[in-house]
Amino acid sequence: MTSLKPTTESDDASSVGFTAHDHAACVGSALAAAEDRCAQEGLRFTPVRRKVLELLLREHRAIGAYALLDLLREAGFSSQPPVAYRALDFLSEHGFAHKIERLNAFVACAHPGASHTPAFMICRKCDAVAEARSTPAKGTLGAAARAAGFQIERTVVEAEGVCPACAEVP
Amino acid sequence: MTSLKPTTESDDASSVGFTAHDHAACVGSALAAAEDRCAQEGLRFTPVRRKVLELLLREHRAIGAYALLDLLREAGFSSQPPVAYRALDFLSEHGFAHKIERLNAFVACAHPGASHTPAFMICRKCDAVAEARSTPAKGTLGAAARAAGFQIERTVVEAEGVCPACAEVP
DNA sequence: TTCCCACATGTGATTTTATAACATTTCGAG
DNA sequence: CTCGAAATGTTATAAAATCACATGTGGGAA
Repeated sequence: MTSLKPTTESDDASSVGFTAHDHAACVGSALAAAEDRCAQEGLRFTPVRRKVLELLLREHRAIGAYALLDLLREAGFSSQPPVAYRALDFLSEHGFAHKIERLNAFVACAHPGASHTPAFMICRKCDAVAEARSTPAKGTLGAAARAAGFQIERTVVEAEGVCPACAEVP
Repeated sequence: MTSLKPTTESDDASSVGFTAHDHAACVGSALAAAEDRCAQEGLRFTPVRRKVLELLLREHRAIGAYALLDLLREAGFSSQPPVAYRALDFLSEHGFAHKIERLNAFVACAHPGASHTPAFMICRKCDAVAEARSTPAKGTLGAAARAAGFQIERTVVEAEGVCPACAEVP
């Protein structure tokens, strides 16, 4: 069974990254932005891809591929695993979504369009995920890589812990 | 420690794992160190746990739980998944091994005993894995976490790229 | 010593995550 | 319109991880 914790959309406790916001507008503008960028770059923003991104944006948390499939089914789409994985591949490849390796789950990108190296903060209590930018090449890791002659192509940076909202309610 | 393999690189670059070294000695001393620490801390370094750590050390790269099971079987141990996962849980929990989230695989810890926050460099060509120390709380991520009121408990830092040996042979 | 109990292991089944393989459809360039 | 590449539909299976419960084991308390 996939865990879809209820999304109470009234959590106004705010802090950077975990801030409450006008979620409907956020979803709409992100979709519009994605559509624009796909048009500009000649990418095909097909119905499945759009729906998957929309679902990720709506959830606003890490969601597993199979939970996503359930949502796709509800929305009338085909719901075989490859459908979700292909859409997620497309979205990840073009920076509209990211995989959270620690959770084997996916989130919509919080900085669409920006070329960035994402870092994530994952709340182990509510599964909320905040995306920050990271600069791995500038820190200890970058120094180690240069020392070792290792060429970094991609980084996974994920912090697991407790978000401010959950810290208040033990 | 005398080096069996001639190398132009220093063997003691402990933050760098792509260097050649005396592997038999490395395995032996790591096992001895683990045994010592378990004795000191009242941990039970059972045959399965010891064997799993030995196999990880021998492999000296990321290895999946099921590949490990095959090796366990060859060594005469029971080879049902929980056997491997329980041993890996124990080893991870006490810092003798780490999980590479990006690969769903495991490596022996390169800095046994040291309390540390590991960062990994993963060669996408040869699967070699080097472990470096990281200081995520001090970089961009730490700053973002503090700004957000997020309490970091654990971090995953993994860089994927090309190791020096593979870079030379395209 | 014996009993107990927490911890560790053995084992079969199942769940969760991801991909392979191949047929069919769709879209847009020419 | 036609062709070919890209996308999707579908079945099956691989790969990773956990559950559930029985059994063994080892060290401390009575």
